[in-house]
Amino acid sequence: MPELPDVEAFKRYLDATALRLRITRVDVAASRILTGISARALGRTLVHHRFVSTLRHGKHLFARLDRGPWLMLHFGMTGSLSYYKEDKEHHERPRYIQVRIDFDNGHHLAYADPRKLGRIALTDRPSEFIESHRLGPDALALDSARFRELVAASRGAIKPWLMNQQIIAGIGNIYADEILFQARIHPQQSTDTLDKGALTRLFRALRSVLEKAIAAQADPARMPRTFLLPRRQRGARCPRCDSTLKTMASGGRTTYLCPGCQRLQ
DNA sequence: AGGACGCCCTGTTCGC
DNA sequence: TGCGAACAGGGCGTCC
Repeated sequence: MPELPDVEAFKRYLDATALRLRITRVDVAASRILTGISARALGRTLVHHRFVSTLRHGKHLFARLDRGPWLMLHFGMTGSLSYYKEDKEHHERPRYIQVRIDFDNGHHLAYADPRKLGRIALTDRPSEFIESHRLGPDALALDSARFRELVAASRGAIKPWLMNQQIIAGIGNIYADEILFQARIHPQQSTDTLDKGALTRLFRALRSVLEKAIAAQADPARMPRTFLLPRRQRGARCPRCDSTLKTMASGGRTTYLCPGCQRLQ
């Protein structure tokens, strides 16, 4: 699930559950999730310490320890967090736990990821990680002027541009489609052909879509009825004009769009 | 530079 | 109903 709104939901979840708890143990089931650190070294770094704050940049979540480096969490396509307590009555242990952090209150923070495409690492500072991975500014930290500059510096189709994490961090396949739908722009429209009106619609849609998705806790069922997102299925219709939605492939991923509302200019 | 593709993984859905 | 193929909200490396 994890694009910017989903990761923001994970951040708030972690903030509300796992801050300030003393870590007693770290268990790693899939070491391939760990990047640049062994399971043992991760344990040594975390155990006896506490998370004190978090920071999100695009799709990356950083958790600060009371001492030492930050933990970086990236969720791939199927990663998620869940805070739970082992209970004899209701053993609600999540499935596909790859990394489990135990706290001294008996609860656990599980990083679950069935496909194991997510990554966990340590970094001295989020800014260092962001620079070394050449990530662009967080999508919600971007102002209109900077947005226009970035568009002007590029060529090619708008959808892959929106999804390029090195230009803007946080937008993936689903939200790129949603933003373009709300802005009424065709995904293959070239960035250098967007007129002033289109750029204004695009920037506003970028902000409003992400903000509304965060308000909905990234849950499709809670999103506005005008959203395309919950309709990503064959034969679904446009919430605005009732046309049958169209799909097309782009870079190995599926694009949903409304052929009536999103015309190539 | 932009874009397509294969690959990393595995659970779910689709189509014959 | 059954089974293999295709697909799934990410990112990286390679190639043209």
